[in-house]
Amino acid sequence: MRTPITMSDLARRLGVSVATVSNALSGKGRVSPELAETIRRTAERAGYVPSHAGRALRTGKTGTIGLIVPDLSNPLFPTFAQAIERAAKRRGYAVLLADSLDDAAQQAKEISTLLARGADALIIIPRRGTQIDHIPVPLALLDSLATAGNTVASDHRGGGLLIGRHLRELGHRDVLILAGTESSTVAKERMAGMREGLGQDAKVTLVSSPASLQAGLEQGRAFVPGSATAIACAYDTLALGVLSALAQRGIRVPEDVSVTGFDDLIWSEISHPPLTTVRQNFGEIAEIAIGFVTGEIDRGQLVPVEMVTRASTAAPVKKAASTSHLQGAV
Amino acid sequence: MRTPITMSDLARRLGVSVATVSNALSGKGRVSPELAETIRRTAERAGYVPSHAGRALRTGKTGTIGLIVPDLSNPLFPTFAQAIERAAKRRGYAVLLADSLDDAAQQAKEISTLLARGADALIIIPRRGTQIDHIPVPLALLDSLATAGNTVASDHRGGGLLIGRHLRELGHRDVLILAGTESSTVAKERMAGMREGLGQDAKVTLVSSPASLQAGLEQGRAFVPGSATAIACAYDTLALGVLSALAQRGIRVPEDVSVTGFDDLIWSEISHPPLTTVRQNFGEIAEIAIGFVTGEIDRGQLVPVEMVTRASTAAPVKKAASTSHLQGAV
DNA sequence: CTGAAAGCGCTTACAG
DNA sequence: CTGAAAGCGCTTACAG
Repeated sequence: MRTPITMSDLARRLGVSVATVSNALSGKGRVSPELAETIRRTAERAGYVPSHAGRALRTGKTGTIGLIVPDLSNPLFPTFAQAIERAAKRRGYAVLLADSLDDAAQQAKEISTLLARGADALIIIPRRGTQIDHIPVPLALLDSLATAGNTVASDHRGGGLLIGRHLRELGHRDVLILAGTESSTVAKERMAGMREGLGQDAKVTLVSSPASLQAGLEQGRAFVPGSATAIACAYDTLALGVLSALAQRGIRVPEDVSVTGFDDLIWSEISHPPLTTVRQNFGEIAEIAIGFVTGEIDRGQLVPVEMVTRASTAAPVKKAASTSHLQGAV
Repeated sequence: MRTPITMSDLARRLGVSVATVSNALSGKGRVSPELAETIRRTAERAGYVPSHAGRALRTGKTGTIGLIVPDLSNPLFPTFAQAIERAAKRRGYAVLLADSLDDAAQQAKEISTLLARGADALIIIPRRGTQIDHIPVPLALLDSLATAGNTVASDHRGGGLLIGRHLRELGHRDVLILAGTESSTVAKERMAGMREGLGQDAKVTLVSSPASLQAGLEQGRAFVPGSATAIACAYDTLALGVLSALAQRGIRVPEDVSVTGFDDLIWSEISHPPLTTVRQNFGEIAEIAIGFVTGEIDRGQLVPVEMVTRASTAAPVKKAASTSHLQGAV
């Protein structure tokens, strides 16, 4: 097992040419069924494994797809990575993983590394609307709402719409939207959907921040009770931070204020209270992305999302009069 | 940019041989400094990128490390993957990612796929103490306490010891240990450390279960108040589930019962209350693993862990007499 | 110091 | 139906 067995080993052993071995194994060339069968059996018994390097050098294809994620420590991206890996594997592709560490320069570097390594296609979850072009292989952009037909993303706007309508139907007319990063098109779409769903007559306050747990905690600490009947967050991470901070302050959810998230992380099911949020269909996104870069599908598309209603939202409690605006201020 | 530029393109353009180009670019052969410089400049200007396939075929090395994780959707493993990817990148290696989906057969399949793709080394986070052998490349086993010198893991026993002592010092003598999966050596080590730290005189009840959030919820629902003064969990996922269930039942932590975890997930900092747990040094583990498979280090080792004390643990409240054993039973 | 040649393992026209 | 030959892009002894 030290030195892997090669095609010419097989050919020598069988007294045939390597061309015939190759043809038999690939099933392409015209080889007599009996000989082909013999060759296949011998190859199998010998534990023959084709050399990807040899094949790659000859065909120019490596059977490898490069995946660049912005930050593997963000709980959202491993889910993407897993779905991509699965969809790629199903088609015989392996996945070269790269983490851009949320940095544009690093992302550029990863792209050329992956290309140099012969990735047949690239799938990138870009960060901060980076410009990506001059890529000589098929490319799919995930979860970014760029212009071209190479984008595969959840319908973030549609998800925002569901949340907005849900809050509206519950009777919320005064909503604080924690909109996430200003530079993120995903966050913008979610927010725009929420506004639309809430309707023209709703009073909406927008606050931008990073999409982190920490930012959620800070927003939750800064929230002025009574200043809004609902807090709609562009990310579950934000919402979970908010819930945590509100609980510490003794502000009840949903009695004092409703809270919604976006992403449906596993933790959102066990938060206090469990979080009303929006679930993305990662499997579908991955299938489309891989299908697109492998040429099965001719363009990307928007993938529908689904609202998950849990206990963090309820109708606002009617108050006789607005209680002090100063109460609980930080 | 359609067809990548090759060494012979460069050689032709410069009127030298490909051997000289190769030597100049690698810095190995004896090429006159001036010519070498000219060649390097030309290569750079032309945007020359060496073909990994060609190099791999010739040298038998791909510069690729295969990483097999048990389940990317388990919040622990992306952290590993990120650390490995970073450590690999620093040494010029790329990472081929494979997810074994927690399945032994799938794990075996991933191993041969990765090998067929020419991975120079394998790093595996094995699941359920799988037997792994006959691997013809350097191999490091992560976070598993196997026999050989190729294992890199946190000192899970030492971490358990820290937790056990901590609880003991607080005065806990009656502890429920949620020990995780029975087949997991990691869980066993953690549990053994806890027992040792708690001391001979402590009354310890052991319960096995999957290491999931869901299992934690179930255990939290089944907990009989007063049956123990502390619940020591072998995983944060378990502990977070327990905290959630206890909160739903109105059982206060740490007043009614202390709870500890293990892993220090980001969520453990914002749980209610924040969780006392043990933090692994993923960066160090990754460095050692990569260093080992690349031959810089001659054997794996145990990596120290660190206890993080938060609000989920406190001294048990002395009671006049044991309150009803039936109270709160499920 | 520089170059010609061989060869890594494969696939693909092309002959026979 | 089968085989000889070329060539993918590189590196490495070996000559000169």
